[in-house]
Amino acid sequence: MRLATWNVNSVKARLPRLLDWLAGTEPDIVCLQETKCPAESFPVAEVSELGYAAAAHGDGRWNGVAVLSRVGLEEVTLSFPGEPGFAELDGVGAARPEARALGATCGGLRVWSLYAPNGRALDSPHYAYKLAWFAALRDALAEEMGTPLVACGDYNVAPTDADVWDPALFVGATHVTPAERQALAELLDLGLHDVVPTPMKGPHPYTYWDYRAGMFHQNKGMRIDLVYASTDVAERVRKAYVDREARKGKGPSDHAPIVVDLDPIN
DNA sequence: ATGGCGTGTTACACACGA
Repeated sequence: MRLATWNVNSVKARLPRLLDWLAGTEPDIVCLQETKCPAESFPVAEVSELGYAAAAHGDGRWNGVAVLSRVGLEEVTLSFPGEPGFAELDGVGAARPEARALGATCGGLRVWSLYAPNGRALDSPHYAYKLAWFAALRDALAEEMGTPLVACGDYNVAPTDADVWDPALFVGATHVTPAERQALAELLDLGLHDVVPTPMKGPHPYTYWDYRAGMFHQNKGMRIDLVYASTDVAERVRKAYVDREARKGKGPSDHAPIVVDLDPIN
């Protein structure tokens, strides 16, 4: 079974590349993030022609996550239980969750496509929101730890300094703080495992490179897209790699997909 | 030191991303 996760930075803008990549890579299950389209605008028909069922969760112009599967797509959950919204956007009322999480059961695997809040700056309310979102995610995933589980997506946290091209530039910034890394540690404490992909070039399995200033060309990137797998799934991992070919050429996303090949269940 | 790119919007500059 082949599983993948990819922050596509607009599924509409990326559609030709996404379809080419699906046809060439032939994943069974794909988690997408930053689809940036309402669920009703998701290109269901186009991916269906390649044999994929699709479940999408969208807000409109921001965020948006989806799961594609050609091995079944059941028990779709939009947002995780207890997922907080960004309170300041909704004023005094209950904050509705943004479209940052979609769960589905595909081929015996419980799959989550996740797009963590960015956090923006340490003194921003978006940073507190990010930490609250991770705490609620931990509690939600704890309820599903009995079944084969993968929580894939753009976590917007670099797990270690080795996952950032220049840690000195990130002093005082989000994505690298002890609190954010503690949030990841607490997910691992549930019994999840970081499925670290093999880089296709260079020593670092970066998954994101800024569009500007030739960052990709210089391999100045970050590893912020992660695959967290329960023990039984992690033990089935035969191969995992960053598909940096998908970051090349004209009109790429700023993220590369992670592809994970799993052995069949014994 | 700064910003460099790309996406979406009811746009024709701005918000956002990491």
